[in-house]
Amino acid sequence: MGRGRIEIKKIENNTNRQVTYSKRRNGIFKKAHELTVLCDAKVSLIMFSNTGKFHEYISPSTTTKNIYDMYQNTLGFDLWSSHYERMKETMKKLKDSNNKLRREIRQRVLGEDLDGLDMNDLTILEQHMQDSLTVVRERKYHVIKTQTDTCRKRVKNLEQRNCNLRLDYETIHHLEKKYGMVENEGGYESTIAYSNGVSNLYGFCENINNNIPHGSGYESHGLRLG
Amino acid sequence: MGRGRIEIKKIENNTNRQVTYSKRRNGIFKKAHELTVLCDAKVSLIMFSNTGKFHEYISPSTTTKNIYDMYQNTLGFDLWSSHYERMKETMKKLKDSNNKLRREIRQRVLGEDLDGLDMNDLTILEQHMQDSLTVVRERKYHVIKTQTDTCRKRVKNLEQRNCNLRLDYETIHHLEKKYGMVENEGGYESTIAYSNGVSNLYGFCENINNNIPHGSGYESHGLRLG
DNA sequence: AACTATTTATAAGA
DNA sequence: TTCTTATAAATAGTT
Repeated sequence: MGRGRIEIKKIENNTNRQVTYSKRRNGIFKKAHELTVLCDAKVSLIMFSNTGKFHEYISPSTTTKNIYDMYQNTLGFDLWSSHYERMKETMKKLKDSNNKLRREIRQRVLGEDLDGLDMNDLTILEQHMQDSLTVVRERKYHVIKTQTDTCRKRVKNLEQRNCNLRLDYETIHHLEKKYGMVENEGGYESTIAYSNGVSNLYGFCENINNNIPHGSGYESHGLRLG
Repeated sequence: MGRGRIEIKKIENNTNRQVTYSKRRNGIFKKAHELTVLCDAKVSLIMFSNTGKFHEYISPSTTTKNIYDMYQNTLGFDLWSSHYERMKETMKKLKDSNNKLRREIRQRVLGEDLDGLDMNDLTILEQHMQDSLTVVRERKYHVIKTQTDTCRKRVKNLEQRNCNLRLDYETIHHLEKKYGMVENEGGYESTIAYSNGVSNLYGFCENINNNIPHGSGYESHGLRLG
C-alpha cells in the first residue's frame, strides 16, 4: 500500500526506518482504537522502537494494569508471583542468615546472649575464642616483627654509612697532623661540624653489633613492646 | 476499506461484530508483526473481545513480562514494582549487612582476614577479644556456681531428711530394747531394710557441715572443676 | 509534514 | 467460518 510494494524485512536506512515506524505506529494505534470501538473490545498495545522510545494504546474502558491482570488470569499462572515468591524466599533466608550471624557476633564478639548455652557449649566457645585470640596475637607479633626488622635494617645501614664517613674524617685528620697545617677551607662552621661529627661517629660505631638485639621470636618482641 | 465506508461506532449486530473482530484482529496482528520486522521494534498487543476471548501478539525478540518490565521502568511509576523495587533494595541491604557480618566473624571469631589491620587495629581487636573471653569465662563460672549451689542444697536436704529418719529409727530401737521384745510386724524384708538403713544413716550424718565446701568465688570453682 | 500512486485491508455478499 | 471482490484506507516514495 504505497508507491511500491516493500519486502517485510528490517529497513536498514535509519531515517527511513524511523519514518516508517512513526507512520505505521499511528496506523496501528488507529486500528486498535477502531477495534475497541467497533467490537467493544479491550486492547493493550505497548511498543518500544529500536531506539527505546515508548508508546502505548489502551482501550478507554480499561487500564493497562487491568489488562495485565486479566492476562495473568487467562494464562492461569502468574509471571510475577513465581519471581516474587522466589524473592521472598531468598529474603527470608538472608534474614535468617543475618540473625544467625548477629547472634554469633553477640555471643562471640560481645560476649552477650549466652543464656541458652550449657557448660559444654560455654567450654567449646571459650576454647574457640582463646584460639582466635591466639591467632590475633600471633598476627600482632608478626606485624611488630616486620616493623622492627625493617627498622633494624635501616639503623644498620645508617651505622655503616656513618662509620665509613668517620674513617674518611680520620684519614683527613691524620693527613693534617702529618703536614702540620690546617687548610681550613670551610671556615668556622666547617670546623664545628667536623668536631661534632667525629664524636658522634665514634658513638655510633661503638654500638655496632653490641646494642641492637637480634632476637627473632615473637615472644621476645612481645615482651619488649607489649 | 470495503464495499462501503463504515462509521466507527459499536457494531450492534452480534454476528457482524464478531466477524469484524476476527478480521480486524488478524489485520492488526499482521501490522504489529510487520512493524516488529520492518522497524526492529518490540510490540506487546493484548486483546480481549467483548465476549472475553483472549488473543495476544508479542514480538519474537522479547516476552510479555519483559515488555511490562520496560513499561514500568519507562513510566517510572509502578503498578507492581514499587513494592518489588523496595524488596530489591531491602535485599541489597541485607546482602551488604550479611557480608559485613561475615567479615567481622572471619576477623573476630576465626582470626582470619587480618591483612588490612595495622598495629593499632590489632591491639584494639585483641583487647575486645580478651574482654569477650572474660565475659564468657565469667558466664561459665556463673553456670558452675549455680550448678554446685543447687547440688549442695539437694545434698543438704537429703542429709537432713536422712538424719531425721535415723533419729526415728533410734527411738524405735531404744523402745524395743527397753521392752525386751520385737514386734516385727514388717517381717523378714523389713528387718533387712532396718539394719542396713541405720548404718547408712550414720554415715550420712557424719558428713554434715564437714565435707561439703562452701566457697563462693568463681576462682575456687574454676580450680576444682576446670 | 504533505502529496499521491499504489498496495493493502476489509465490508458486504456468497 | 472462509472466499470473493469492490472499495476504503494505509502507506512508500517523493516533494
